[in-house]
Order: sequence, then structure tokens, then C-alpha cells
Amino acid sequence: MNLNEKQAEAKNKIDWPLLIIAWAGSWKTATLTARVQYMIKEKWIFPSEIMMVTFTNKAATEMRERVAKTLWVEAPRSVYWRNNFPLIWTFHSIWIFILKDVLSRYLSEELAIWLKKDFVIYDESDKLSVLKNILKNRFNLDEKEFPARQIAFFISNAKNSLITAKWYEAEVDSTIKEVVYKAYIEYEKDLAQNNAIDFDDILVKTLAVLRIPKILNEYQERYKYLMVDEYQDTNAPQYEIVKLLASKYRNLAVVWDDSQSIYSWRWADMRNIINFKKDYNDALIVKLEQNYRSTKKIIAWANAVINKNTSWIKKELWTDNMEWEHISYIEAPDDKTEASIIVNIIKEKTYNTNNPLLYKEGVGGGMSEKEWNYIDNLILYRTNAQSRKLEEALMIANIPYRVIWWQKFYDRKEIKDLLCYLKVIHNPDDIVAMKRIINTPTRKIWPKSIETMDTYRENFWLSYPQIIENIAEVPELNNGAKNAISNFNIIFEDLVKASHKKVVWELIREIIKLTKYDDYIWEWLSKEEKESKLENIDELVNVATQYNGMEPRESLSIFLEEVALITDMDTKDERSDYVTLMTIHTSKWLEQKRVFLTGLEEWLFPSFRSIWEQSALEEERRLMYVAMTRAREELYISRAKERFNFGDFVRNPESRFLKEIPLEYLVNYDLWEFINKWNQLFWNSLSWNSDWFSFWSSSWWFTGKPKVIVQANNDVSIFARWDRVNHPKFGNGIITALNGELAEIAFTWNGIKKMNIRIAPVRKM
DNA sequence: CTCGGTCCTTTTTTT
DNA sequence: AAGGACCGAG
Repeated sequence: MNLNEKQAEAKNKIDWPLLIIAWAGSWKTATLTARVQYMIKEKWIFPSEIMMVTFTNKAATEMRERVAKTLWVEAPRSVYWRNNFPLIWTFHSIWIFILKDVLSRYLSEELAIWLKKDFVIYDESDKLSVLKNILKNRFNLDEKEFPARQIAFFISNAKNSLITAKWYEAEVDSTIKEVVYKAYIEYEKDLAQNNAIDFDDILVKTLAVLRIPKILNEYQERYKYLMVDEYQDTNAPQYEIVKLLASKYRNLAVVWDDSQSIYSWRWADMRNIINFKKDYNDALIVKLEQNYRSTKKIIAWANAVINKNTSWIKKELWTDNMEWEHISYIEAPDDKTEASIIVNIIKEKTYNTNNPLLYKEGVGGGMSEKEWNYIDNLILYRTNAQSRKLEEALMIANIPYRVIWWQKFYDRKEIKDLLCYLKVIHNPDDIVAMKRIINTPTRKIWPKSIETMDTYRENFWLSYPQIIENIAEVPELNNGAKNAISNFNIIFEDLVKASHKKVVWELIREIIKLTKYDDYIWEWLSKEEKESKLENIDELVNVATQYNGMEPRESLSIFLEEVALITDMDTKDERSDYVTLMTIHTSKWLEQKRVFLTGLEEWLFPSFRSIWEQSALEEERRLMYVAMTRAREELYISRAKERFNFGDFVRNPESRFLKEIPLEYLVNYDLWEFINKWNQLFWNSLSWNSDWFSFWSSSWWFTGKPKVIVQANNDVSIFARWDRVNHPKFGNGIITALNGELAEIAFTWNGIKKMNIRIAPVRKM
């Protein structure tokens, strides 16, 4: 790969602190890859001494694959199976790797982090269930007055500000914080008892461990070359960890772009760069400003928007790429139509080179390939809830699609159930998981019995398996409960035994067999749900087969760890051609030839939570910038005048971001032309294929809601008084008066209307 | 204890 | 709109 001068500069400076300011599409990934290659191939640095930290698994995987390619080796699949390959993983994966490594070599007491090696990772819902239990059962507090979510937020905030439970007392200045303080202490106790950590703990505990000089020194020696991507998104503990690790050899390179900082709600603090500059005032600063991704117009537009932000550095992203198409603006009457129009465009522009009416020959001046596939389309939105309407439209049109969803695959009930079985087998101290599965499928162990066992457990300092094993000795339970519990114990013990002999995928099958989980699904659900759930289970087993070849217990442990960190985005999809839908946040690591950016409405984007505060609003604007710069060649921006939200219809004004765009770049999408061409084709030749028909007949066009109020962008000069025109809604008519853009049109069937002829979807006949 | 109906919340963004 | 929490009857 040929690097430009700046990129090469960044590549070659490997033994010095380095700040790479890399703006969107500047091929920073390529630069980093080249840098790793240079270190290994030309400077003979041991690959195992290189650590590169990213934010998402997607980014990490891509980096690993690229690096592997340049080194002519296969990319490792697991942190634990690297074979002299650089450590290129996410923050969280790497820190867990370090924690496990440390815990296997040192005594827990020595580390003072209250963890054992087989710890489990609690996700958001596990966390909430622990907190709910504390608030309700231990403190007897009203869920409405002190919602677990809010308490969780405060605790998370404290952890990310490096305030421990003990020290939180100093923060208490209100009733709620009083509760937070008490809950925080209990929460930490519970986690320690369950041998569990939450996502925040992953950072906090790693930092704690690295503050022990002996251990820090080991890791400094082990990883002498550090790279951190998306440095603007680091938070306080992450910054500290990186600082510690790099402090000895100072071979730290960070990639930073303040215009793409969109995670402040996760306590990312882009001012960490100020600290970086203080820590390394001799750092070499390299700016990558040339964009290799998008057309000139997209870049110009993105620049215009981002420069509305007050920031330290003026953004002048530039490109040598083609000028090409304008950016299209779709103003739809409602969210349903917005979705329909987008789907129409995709349908029309995909696999449709035979359609003489709609396929544009040779556009892009060599930049674009001739035929576009579904996979070339990316639909973005601010909130996940917006995906539904788009999905419906795609389904109707029979277009394959995939939604990268907030509800992670691993959050689904059936998957969680099975994972909780695995968790309990792996770590019998995990009470949250135990409580989830002890009566799933239903085996008549009711909440009362569980409560009794809980009290018993707390009084006698026993673990759940210990109680279950000796359930006969618990006098408070009746015989029915005892029977049910000892039946469960038989299953549980068999599963634990099995876990020593069977690899993780076999173990999952064994769980299903012994617990009759499929019968449970069979009984409880409707047909469609059943099928999708069984499919999900198959998928889980399928993922688990990747851990074959390891020791059974090891496969279980690694599987559970990786599963906790993997999001929907990282799972592979075998279908090769589909439209992708996701939130803007998720899209940060992607680019696509054609991007649809939807829902450009005040309150939605920018979000209603952000518009009162300057800094929050600027983050929304950065989000807009990120979204726009995903597009390589075609960008469509859309808005619905009316949207169904929160179970109600809402009308929001157009997003302020639209007004920040220089108008000369924006072209209203001409739906009228589109429909009319289709009309001609349909009526004249009747050569339509059934595919088209089934689509159109089921979409808004035929469903009796002629909402074709999309703005056109007519050339006013072609119209004159007495011209005959056609309007999609009002039919044929004659222009009876014309004053600039304002026309008075007498329609044959609908009377005289006044309209702006530039914007109105009228067509000369 | 179980089922079923009703009411209530949810929706910002993610490792 | 839809899933979860809650409550009351069987």
C-alpha cells in the first residue's frame, strides 16, 4: 500500500510518543496496519510486544485481519491463542485478559480486588437485577422513587470517576445519593460474593492491579509498543491504564479525532488529549486530513456541519475524489412513507441495470462500479426504535436485510437462559445466574422457596450448590419444594460432571437435553417464536463450536468471557447480500457506497435530551458528522413530517442540522419523476415483472394513501402561463397565473390551487 | 400457586 | 406497540 507523506511519517515514528490526528476516512486503519508491519518486518520487534487497543470488536477484528495479511499469517481467533501475534483487541478484552493472567499467578488477597479467577461478567440486566434485589429486599425502597436504573447510573458514574464505594460517602449531598452510597456498598459486596464484575469494573479493577508496581513492571516489559485507537473516546480509567502501561518506554501512539467523539455519555472525555499532551509534551503530532473515502460534495457538506461546532481545531477535511452526485433530501409526509421511499430507491438502484428508465449509465466517472448490490446500502438512524418501519418496508419489498440491534443476540431470553446454565456450571457462586435458571424451565421451585434458601445461605455462609446439595437439612421447606430442589440438584451435578468431559457446544446440547429446554420452548410459545428461538439456539451452538480443540473447562471459560463482550455487530451473517440497518453510533467503524441517513427531525436528531445543553448538542452534531462521512458515493438524507413515536403521532420541525448545510449541495429527491417513469413502463409495455408488481401493490402507492407530497425541485423557467401540468394528487390542470415560483393552477377535478411550483410535485405535460 | 387480565413504562447512543 | 410488573380470582 502506498502511504502519503503524513501517513508514512506516522508509520515510521515507532520509538517516540505520537499523536495522530486522523479525520474521517483518512485511512488511519491502513496507516496503523502499516505501522505494525513496519515494526515487525523492518525493525524486528517481537509481535508479542505490540499492543493495539480499539473500542469495538469490529475494529479489532478488522485490524487483526489486516495485520495478519501483511504478515502472511492467519489472524488469531482468541486472545489466548495468539502465537506470537500482536495483541490487537478491545479495551475490555485486553483488560480481562490481563486480569485473568494476574489472578492465575497471584493470590487474590495480594491484589485486593476481591475476585477469583473464574469470575463472570455482568451485563446491564444482571447489574439491574442485583440492584433491584438490594433496593427492594434489603432496603425496602419504593422502586418508583428510587429506580434501579438511576442508582445504576450513579454507581457507574462513580466508578468511571474512580470513586470507590467507601469514598462515595463524601459525594453524598442528597437523599438519592444517600441511597446510592448505601446501594453502592451492598452492590460491591454482592458482586464480590458472586465472583462477578460489571463492565465498569473491568477498567477499575485492571487499574487497581496495575497500580501494584511489581505487576505494572511486568506488563510494561511485556508490551513495549502501545497504540490506542479512538483516543477521544477514552474515559478516566482507560486514560490512567494507558498512561501507566506506557510510562516506562513511552512508545505510545494514539489516534485522535475530536470531531468523532460521540461517547461522552459513557464518560468518554476528549479532553484526555490535553493530559496526553501534558504527559508527552515532546510528542510528534501528525495530522491526517486527506479523505480517501467520500466524494467532494459529501466532504464539503460534512465540513460545513462540523464547523458549526466551537472547537479547538478547524476541520478542513479534503479529498481528491470525484465530485459526482449531489446529496439527496427526502422530505416524507410520515415515517412509513420515508421508509417506503428509501426502499424504493434501493430496489430501483440494485440489480437493475436492465431498467433503462432508472439505471444511470456510467455515473461516477470510474469511481463507482456499474452494478450495486444490496450490501452497498447502509441505513442509519438515531434511535433503534426507528428501525421497525424500515424493516416493514424492506420485508414487503422482499429485500434481504439485517438489523444490527441494541438487543444483543446474547440478550435474548433463550440464549440468556442457556448462558446462565453455563455461567452457573462455570462459577457456582453466581447467584444471579442461579436464580434465573433454578426454575427455568419451570420445575416448581417457587420464589418462596428461593427466598428461604437465600436467608439460609446468608445466615450460614453457604453457596447455592451447597444448599441445594443438602436441601434435606433445611427445615423451613416443605417436602414438595425439597423434592423439586433435589431433582434440580441431580441435573446440576450431572451438568457439572459433563462440563469436564464435553466441549462447550456439547455441553449446551447436554443442558438442553437434561433440562428438556426444547420442550419448554415448545410448550410456551407460538409457532413463529418457537422457530426463531430454536434457530437462535442453533446459532449459539454454532458459535460455541469455535472453541473446539480446547480443554472442556477452558472452552467454557473462554466462551463465556468472549460472549459477554461480543455484540450483535460482531456475529457473522452467511447471506452475502443484504441491506444493513443500524444506529449512527454503531456505524462509526463502517463505510458504505450508499448511505441513507433518516429521521432528521428536531427532538429525534438532535435528541430532545441534548438540545438544552451546548456540549450535548455539539456531540449530536459530531454524530451527524460521523453519519455523513460514512458515505462514499451517495448520500440520502431524509425526514418525516409526522412520526409514530411512543405510541403517538408526533410532528417535529426539521432538524437544525439540515439548515446548517449549504443549500447548493442539496437536491430534493424527485419522487415524482420516479413514479411517472414507472407509470409509463407499467401502462405502456405491461412488461413489468411480478416482483415489481408485488412490491408496488403492497406499498403505499397502492394502499389508498396517496401521500406523494414529497418536495420536488423543479426548474421554474420551464413553466409558463396556460401550460398544462399534472400533479400526482390533484390530477391534470392548467396554470392560470404565474408569479415567480408561485403558481395558480386550475385542476380539472380539484379546483384552483395555489402552490410553489418549484417545490410542488407538478410536471409539465 | 397459577393463570390471565390490566396497567404502566419504554426509547439515545454501547463495551 | 409491546413487553414487563402487578394484582386478583380460581
